[in-house]
Amino acid sequence: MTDQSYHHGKLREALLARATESIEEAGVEGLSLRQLARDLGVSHAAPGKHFRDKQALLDALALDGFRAMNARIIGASEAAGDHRSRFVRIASAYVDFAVSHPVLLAVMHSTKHHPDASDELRSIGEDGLRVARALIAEAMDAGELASGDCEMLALVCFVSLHGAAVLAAGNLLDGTSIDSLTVATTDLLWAGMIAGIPATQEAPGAVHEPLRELTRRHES
Amino acid sequence: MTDQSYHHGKLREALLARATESIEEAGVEGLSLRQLARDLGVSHAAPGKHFRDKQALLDALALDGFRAMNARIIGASEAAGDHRSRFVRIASAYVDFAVSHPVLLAVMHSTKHHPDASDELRSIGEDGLRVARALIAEAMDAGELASGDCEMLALVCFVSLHGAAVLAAGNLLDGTSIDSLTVATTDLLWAGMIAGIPATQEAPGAVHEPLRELTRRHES
DNA sequence: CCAGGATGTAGTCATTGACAACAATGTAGC
DNA sequence: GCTACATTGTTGTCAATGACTACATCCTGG
Repeated sequence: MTDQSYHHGKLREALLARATESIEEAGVEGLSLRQLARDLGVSHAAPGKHFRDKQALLDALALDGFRAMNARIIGASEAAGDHRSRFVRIASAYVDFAVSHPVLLAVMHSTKHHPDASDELRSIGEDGLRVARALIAEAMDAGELASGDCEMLALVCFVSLHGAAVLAAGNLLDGTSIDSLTVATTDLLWAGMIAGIPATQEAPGAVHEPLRELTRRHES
Repeated sequence: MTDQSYHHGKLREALLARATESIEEAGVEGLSLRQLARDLGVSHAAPGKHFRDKQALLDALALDGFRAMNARIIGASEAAGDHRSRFVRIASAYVDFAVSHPVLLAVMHSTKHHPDASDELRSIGEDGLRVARALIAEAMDAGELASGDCEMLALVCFVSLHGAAVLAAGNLLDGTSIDSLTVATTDLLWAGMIAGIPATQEAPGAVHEPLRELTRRHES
């Protein structure tokens, strides 16, 4: 190999790979461009040639993360089986990814929420939602689910599974196995969609207080 | 006022209050102990007397955040109304808090997930779950909901609402109002709990592949 | 063969978190 | 009153970091 030549050759890929390892080991806070460079045996400024700044690297990590996650979700959605089992399988794929790469998942979300995230990032972050919508629409057409606002139902499912994934990633479920939580969640959601939503009475409306107690609390 | 005396007097409270503002303005990354000190007109090392390091300050922020959030959730759970509307109100309280303090919420969770989080932090982070469980058990006893694993159902509801809160905080719901999502989520969950879960068939089991494509992807 | 872009290097700067030594303040016990 | 002492804040310092600039090396195409 000519790996010791002046040019690393695949520095960008190596940086991403090493960064992926690093964040899961030491968290995002522990990620240092200079340390990354040292790990790979290049100068401290070399990463700058591939990523304008640290955020740019995180953006790239997030993008890769979404690609990998979406691939699994889409793969799960295309597996054989009835609607319900495919639904569960999609959920498992999502949760599984979250558990395997908790820190990456956090980076993915915080990056997507960043005000100046790329359009690609914003879009790819919602593929999961699209998959859920397609499956629900299909099951609804087949008469398996009560008719309803397909778009909104998909969003609710996505949101719920997202919550399960995040909490699973955080290892926040003492005593409850992640798999059984996933099953319980999909079961409850599916049961709700079979039954349909009785009355769409308007919400009492969140109070939307200015909520100053958070800062005022420190005065007494 | 003797505010210009040698001792600030309430530096700890002032630091927390200013930090609370700062993170919502500039994110956690933008939080600097030295900048905080400058904002408050104290020396750069003064914060160190109250918080051993930056993480200690974040821990305190998270603790305060949970306290404020739990107070609202508990308040909502104690409001008058039938079980269902109280359920919706609890959800609204949670989501409302998330929308008002998105960055703080992220800090709260990442801090709680930190391996050496205090016991108090871990415990207080699950008060929301306790409230949900109490309400569901009550409604179930009243015969309003189908009987089932009360503990697990509460967890599922908590997880789902958490997901809604997180995504709402991230402003991730283009086109969908947060309030309507909250209503739709609580509706679906409630409908599912009324109907009950038909068959508790075992999950197909997540595949749990070693998932190396995330790093291998960079080789082709 | 050489012109120029891509990639990596060396050097530098301000900022940051953390620490240590010291000073001012308040307080408890005598 | 007065002195020991813990608390709280200050100044000084250090290594590490992200970001920038100028420069070196390599590769490719004309």
